[in-house]
Amino acid sequence: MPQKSPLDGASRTDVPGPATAELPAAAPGLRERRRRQTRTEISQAALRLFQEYGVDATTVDGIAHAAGISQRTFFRYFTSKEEAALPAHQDFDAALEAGLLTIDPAGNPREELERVYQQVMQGYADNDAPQARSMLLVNQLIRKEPLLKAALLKHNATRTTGLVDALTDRFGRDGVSDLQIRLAFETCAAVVRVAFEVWVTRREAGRDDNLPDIYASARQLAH
Amino acid sequence: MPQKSPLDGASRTDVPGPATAELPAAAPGLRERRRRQTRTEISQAALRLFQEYGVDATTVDGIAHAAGISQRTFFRYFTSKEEAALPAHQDFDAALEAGLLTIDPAGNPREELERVYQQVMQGYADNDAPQARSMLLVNQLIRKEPLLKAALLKHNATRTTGLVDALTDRFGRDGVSDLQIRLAFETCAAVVRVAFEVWVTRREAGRDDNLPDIYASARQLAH
DNA sequence: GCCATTATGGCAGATACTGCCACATTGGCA
DNA sequence: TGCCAATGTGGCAGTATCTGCCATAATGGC
Repeated sequence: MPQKSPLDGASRTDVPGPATAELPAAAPGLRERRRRQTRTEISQAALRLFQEYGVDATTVDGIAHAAGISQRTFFRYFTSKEEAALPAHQDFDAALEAGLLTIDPAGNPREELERVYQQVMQGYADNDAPQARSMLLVNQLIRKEPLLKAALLKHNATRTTGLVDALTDRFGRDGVSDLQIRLAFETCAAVVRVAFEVWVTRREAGRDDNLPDIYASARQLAH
Repeated sequence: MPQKSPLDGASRTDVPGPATAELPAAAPGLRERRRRQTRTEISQAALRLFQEYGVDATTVDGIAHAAGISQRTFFRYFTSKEEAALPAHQDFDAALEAGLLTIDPAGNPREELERVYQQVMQGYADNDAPQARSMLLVNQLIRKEPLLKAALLKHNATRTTGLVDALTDRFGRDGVSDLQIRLAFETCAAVVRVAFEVWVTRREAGRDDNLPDIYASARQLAH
């Protein structure tokens, strides 16, 4: 409940100069850079171990040791071992939130959301780019590991609540109900989820389909 | 992987007489009745404690004690404390599976699925019937408890895999792709999820809207 | 170079969950 | 009716997750 809305944009518009530098987005800073580096090191260790031994057989102690930190420190970076495997999705979410800021409140919610998603998907068009490779790798893992899938769903559910509230404010006008917003969001998210699954399946089958195209056709099929 | 498909119906068509009686669905039997009773007693205890103290503050030991069993026995009935709160959804799932058996393989997947869901929803039309009351109560709890929401999503995700496979077999013909099935299922499920949420919200606000109507309008909005 | 802030690690403790074994209960069958 | 195999139950030990607390070390501003 006490979380701030993820779409108010304050974290990006505030603090033009260094100022108090409470938020890392504006001024990276040395400390923050180290922190991010540690975070990615943990994630890489986690992904490697998950791939090699499976999620069940991998312990937090093992991940922490592989990343060169203590267990206690691990839990200061991630709330669970599953979370450590989802940095690609956090990047995706960040891009999504940035895109949602460009939404036209006078437009049709469903169409606007689909436009934003399509735009974010473009960032994964090149299957050989690091962004796409990371995302593909994690999703392959998720496909085989119910625990990771559950963690992702939980992650999404948590975020969805805030996003729906923010969107409701943004679209706050007559003729657009809460039901409509929620519905648009959930159905869009469902199509995206399926697009990701199909992308992974086809890539594993050796095809070089790209994500934006799959999403586009899925979106069309859904109508 | 080694789970049997939930839609092959063998558990219902097999064993006309008592025979070996491996499955409880056909012949309830005394032992099975006791088992079910214990199961519902555990669930009721769990729901009561969750309501009163919250999910976090409720321990498995507490639930087990309230239900008059040991912790060890609890874990023979449910895999986690959150699972114990979802008997209403398991009933819903059972009704859904029964409905899916009536699907016309020659029909349109999306339309067939929506028909089945609509039919299952009818079982919750009377807000005062015990079925609807239980479902409403649990969903109120889920609304406030992220842990329960996560557990439900996990539960659904687990089931979805099997159902999609079964439906793919059933619709196995040219012109119906795996993508189409998966998409139909996910989008239908999304609409259902929203319908439940809206139902709970409106009932809590004092309105006496009923579930099938909400679902029908949500379905219409989604198109 | 000093000091407030912050990151880290170690430890204890609560809880979740599982495997194993002993015992009790049950239901079928001679 | 009484025996036997199958099944349910409880206790116990052990592992893993996750958190609070405190001492210590590193950092960055002044």
